[in-house]
Amino acid sequence: MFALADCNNFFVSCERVFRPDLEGKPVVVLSNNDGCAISRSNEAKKLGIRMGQPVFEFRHLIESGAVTVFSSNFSLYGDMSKRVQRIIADASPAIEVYSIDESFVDLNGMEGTDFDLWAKNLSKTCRRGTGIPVSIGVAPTKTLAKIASKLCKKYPRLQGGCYMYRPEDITMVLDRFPIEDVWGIGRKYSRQLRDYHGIFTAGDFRRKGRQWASSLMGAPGARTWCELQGIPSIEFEDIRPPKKQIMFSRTFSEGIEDMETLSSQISVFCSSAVEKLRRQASCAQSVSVFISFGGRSTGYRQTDARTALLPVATDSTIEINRAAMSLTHEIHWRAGGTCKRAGIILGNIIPASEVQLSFFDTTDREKHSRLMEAIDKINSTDSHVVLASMSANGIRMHREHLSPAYTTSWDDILTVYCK
DNA sequence: TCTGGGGTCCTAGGACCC
DNA sequence: TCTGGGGTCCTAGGACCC
Repeated sequence: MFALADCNNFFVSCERVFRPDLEGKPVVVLSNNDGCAISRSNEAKKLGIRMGQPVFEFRHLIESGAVTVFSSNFSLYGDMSKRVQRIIADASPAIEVYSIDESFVDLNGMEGTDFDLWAKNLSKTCRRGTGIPVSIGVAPTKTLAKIASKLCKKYPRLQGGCYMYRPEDITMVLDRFPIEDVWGIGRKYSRQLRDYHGIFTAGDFRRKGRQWASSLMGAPGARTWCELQGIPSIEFEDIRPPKKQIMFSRTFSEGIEDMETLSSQISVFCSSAVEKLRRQASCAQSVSVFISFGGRSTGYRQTDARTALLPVATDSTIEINRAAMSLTHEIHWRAGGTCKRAGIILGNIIPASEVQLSFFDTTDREKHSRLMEAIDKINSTDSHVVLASMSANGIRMHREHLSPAYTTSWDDILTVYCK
């Protein structure tokens, strides 16, 4: 058996923990730059606010006071997420943290447990320990566990826990479960399944053969089909494999017009991306920089990108930044263009222990790595050591509705502005 | 000169997830 | 005026090899 613990309306729930007066009211958390809705309370959903809906379309609701909005506060959400994870881990043989608001549990070794009670109790413990409502589904496969957890959200009488295992129960649930809500079936395929094959529910899909699913949707489709049959086909990964690609990008609320500001921004992105790289003890062999000009408002958007292969895989901010700076300058600034978004991607990532040194390498890698280690150490406390190319005047994000740093220090918030 | 049949690796693009 | 920011896997097709 597998469990999926899913935090309800996670970002909104985090904000509400510290604003209990907002319980039962329409609340929305906005994306960076306060651009669009990325988390909605049930009451906000009822008002018709959609996921990803641009703010200007429901500004009237904000101004009239019908909806309370928050700018996203990821240091708060990250911290709350860890607290929930710790509680789940304490009650479980093995946990896979799947995303900021979801964790899978492998229940192997807990045979004989009353899983329905286990799930309901764990949900209660999470709520009591963190204030976050959590829905916990238990079923024979990860995909079915996801469905079970969605049932908890729909039916409050399940008290946050749902154990779904009897074949006849599963059949009954799947026959009413919309195909587009199944994990692994996205917008494209669900439309195709509905319009061309008359498949509306998970049950309809399951009644087709495995071969059929495979020919329409390839290997992932076959996997989903098996999972719905109760045959586990998606790996449980309790240790997260290192990332194969690390990206850092931002949309600028006010476009950037000059190369100097842009390159210092990219330098900042670079340093954050490489910090992530070092944290997972990896080195990158390629660096890409991309720049988007124009925007929806100007009616066009064009993205230019350049990639450089590094002679030797590295985790040095200095080396990667140097490559990124020269890529940035290679990109032709579009005449009259305004840069709306930019980013950096580190690719061809390998473990730091597997770096092949080049005979012709002239960089003093030992020195670089000691320097990086020192910088990481200093930056883990409160002061910040940066490269000169990350000039002081950073670009501020629009975060008009930011909540206070309830659980984290102000430095985390300042970091977002300055780095 | 002409031709067969198999295999691997890489990349871009599309689908999905949160 | 105003629309986020990450990721993964799979497949098809091309380049190249013998």
